[in-house]
Amino acid sequence: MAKNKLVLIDGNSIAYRAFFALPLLNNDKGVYTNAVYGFTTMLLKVLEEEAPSHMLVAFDAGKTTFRHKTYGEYKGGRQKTPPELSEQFPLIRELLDAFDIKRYELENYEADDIIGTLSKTADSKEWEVKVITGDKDLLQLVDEHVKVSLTKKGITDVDTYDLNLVEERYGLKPEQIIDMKGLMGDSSDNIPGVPGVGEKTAIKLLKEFGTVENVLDSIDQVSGKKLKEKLEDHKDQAEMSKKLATIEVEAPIEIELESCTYTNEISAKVIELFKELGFNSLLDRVDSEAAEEAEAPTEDIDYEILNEVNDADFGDEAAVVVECLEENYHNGEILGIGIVSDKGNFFVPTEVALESDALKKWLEDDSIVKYLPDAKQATVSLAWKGIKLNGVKFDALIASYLLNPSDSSHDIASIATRLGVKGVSSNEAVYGKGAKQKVPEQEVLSEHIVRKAFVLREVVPTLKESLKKNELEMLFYELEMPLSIVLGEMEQQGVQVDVERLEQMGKDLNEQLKDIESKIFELAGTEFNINSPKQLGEVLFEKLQLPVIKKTKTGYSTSADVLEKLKDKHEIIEEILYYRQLGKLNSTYVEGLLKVVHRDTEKIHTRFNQALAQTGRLSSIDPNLQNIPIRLEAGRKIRQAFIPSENDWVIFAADYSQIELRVLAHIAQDDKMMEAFNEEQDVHTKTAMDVFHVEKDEVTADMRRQAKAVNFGIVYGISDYGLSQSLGITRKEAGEFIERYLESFPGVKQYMEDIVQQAKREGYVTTMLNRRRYLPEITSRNFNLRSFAERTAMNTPIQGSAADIIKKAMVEMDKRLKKEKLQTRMLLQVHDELIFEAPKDEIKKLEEIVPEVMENAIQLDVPLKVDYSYGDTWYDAK
DNA sequence: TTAATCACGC
DNA sequence: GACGTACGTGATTAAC
Repeated sequence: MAKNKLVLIDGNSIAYRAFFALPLLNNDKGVYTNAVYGFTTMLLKVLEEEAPSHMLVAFDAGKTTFRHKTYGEYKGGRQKTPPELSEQFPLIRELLDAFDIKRYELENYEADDIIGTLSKTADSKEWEVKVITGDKDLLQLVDEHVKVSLTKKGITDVDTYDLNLVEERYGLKPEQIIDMKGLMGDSSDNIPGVPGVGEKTAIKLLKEFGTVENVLDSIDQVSGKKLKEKLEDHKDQAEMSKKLATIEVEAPIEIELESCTYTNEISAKVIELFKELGFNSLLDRVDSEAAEEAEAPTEDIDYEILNEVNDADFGDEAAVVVECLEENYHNGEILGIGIVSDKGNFFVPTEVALESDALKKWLEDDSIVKYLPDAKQATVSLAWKGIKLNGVKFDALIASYLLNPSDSSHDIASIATRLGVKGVSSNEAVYGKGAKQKVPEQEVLSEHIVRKAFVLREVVPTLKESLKKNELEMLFYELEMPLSIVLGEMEQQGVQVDVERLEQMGKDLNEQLKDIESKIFELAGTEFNINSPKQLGEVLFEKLQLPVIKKTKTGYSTSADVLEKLKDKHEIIEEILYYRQLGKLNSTYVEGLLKVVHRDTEKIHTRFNQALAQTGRLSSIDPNLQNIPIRLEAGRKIRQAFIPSENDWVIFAADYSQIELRVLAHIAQDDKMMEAFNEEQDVHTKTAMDVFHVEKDEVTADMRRQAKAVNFGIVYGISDYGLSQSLGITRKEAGEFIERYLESFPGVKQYMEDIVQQAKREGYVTTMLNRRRYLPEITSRNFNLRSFAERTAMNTPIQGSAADIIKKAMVEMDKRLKKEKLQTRMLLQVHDELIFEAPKDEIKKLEEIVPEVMENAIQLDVPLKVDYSYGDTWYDAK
């Protein structure tokens, strides 16, 4: 018979380790599971590597043990177990029961003692024993048959100590570990030891004398006067400390080793529990069948490939997938359409779909309810083919995003995985990624598309229910869904670009760049690649010996703020800054934009990502039209290339003035700030007056600049460090500045405190329209993570509500333009501004309705103010 | 391919 | 007192 192998796990120690090593995650039911998760990964690893025949997990029982009788202060001063961890212990017990692993705790004894007793018993029977713990004390148990695995960092990274390793690391025998503890103590258990004796001294003494008792008997032989005194003074304490550190190996355990058998069979209970806890990634590790299912759906799906569609009888409620070849649906070809309804599962090849009047009619029929995995993508893809998709009642992408914006992906496969629904592979698995990306053979492709629709139809009810539970229905149905249609129209409309003008700018820039380049080479006395921070750093800080202001991970920092500080040290700096400025304009804006201009129409069609930014803002890609230069004149000129798409039209731009600060005034109900806006004062000047305690005419330009920076900081949730950087002051000064600010606006201060408390209590914050952002890290013990979450808690309701407002305005504006039968088209949104193109004879009307709609999108207790302007190009609309 | 650095907007 | 400090997109370089 094979030799018995016993694995003993220090349950409390590993649970603690796991809890602190992993971020405080919770599953979809809001239950914290990080410790359980970490514990489980450790357990799975141990089971796999050790394949034990016997197993037991020991826990500490209750608060006091026999050690407290010896020493009342034992484990004193220890932080209370965080409730987020305590609540996970029952789950860990449940987990062990599911695995059918014996667990044990004993009144008056610690887990250490249970493990010690059992390991000695097993040792005497010549079983092989492995102890898993994070507690070094247990090293005292090591001997010929007993090995101890100590967690290093994380939970699954361990060092396994045998006799040799203990000797190597400490130069001691395992049984001397307790002597070491006796001398040096253990602050985590509040064991005193001998003051002034640390690990080094303790080991030195033990190498010479062997045990605590021998050391104390031979104090006169110890070298060092101070050390002698200390040993003499703390004799009793040293002996007691040793006693405390000694693990009891004869605890009155009522459990037979033989009953701790482990069969290494994963039961259905385990799989059930994993599902319940949301451990989807662990599921396929324990369940090979599940793994296969997850990788490649094994359950067959029946579907019909339609080679013609004469009467589109797909029912009046269907999941529809319009698969697109390219990620950029503006120029991507449609790969096929999947339709799943109570009439069955269908795949319509593109060429059939585009030929079929019946299908077109069905897709355009507003009375047929359609669920989409990404409505904007499908709508725009079809629109390019002359089909106007109607009847979209549910967009899974947006639903998933609203339910938890921080989920990394909201495509249908990811949503399905999160909800534990099987039957669809990821796009990456089907299409590959990067250079290897390709369209698979027809059969694989059609099945994948149909599966997407099938799974979509399955998850819609769950998503709907979750939206309802989280009070997101209004936001979803009334705002985001209608907005997606508006955004799609804006994208497809596109913005006209004056290509010639852009090309001319490019030529000019290239010439200038050449000039500056040669100037820089001359000043540097060498030729190099100015665009390479590495080479530039070498030239500036080695060749030219300029002082190093800041370093990065890889070398010298050459960022603008560093160069700014070196400006008067060398002529070359100014040239480099100018080179950077022009280089950026040329590569990102001139060349970058020219690359994405639609060849036939000379228009640019961006895509707005509606399901990405954590605050609820939109983002814009391919190209990003939300970061076209404006601050510096040279860059601002890029806007001259953005023109109306019709003759005698203008670009009309309208932006909210100080929308975030107005939102803050409203949310915080801060009297002073509301007053500033109600009286239409300049808010930065007003801030300066309050913070510096001066009258209006005493506010200097610099005071206003500083006040503006603080307001900016409040709006973007930056730290005192961030503010110190932007104002060029110390962190301390910045901190005091913020403090003064908050004292000037007590309502704001109160809000900041309240919202952090609320976030801690609820686990999330919300915007005015109930958009949610979860902040699990707000209870982190890591200062950075926690601080960041706190600033996010303060900032997200402000920025997110501002995003709500402009989104609402966009939906209203679209309705209004249609209602008034105007030709004016909304083209872009840049966070707090809307850009239109309009016939000249509609300008008057727009001057009236644009501010009206935008200012009344949502009612606040302060007025919203909109400024507008128009001109022949975007540049001129200033 | 991927990571690091830099820079643009709000 | 540490820690590494608004977000998002995109270009370029350099190491893999």
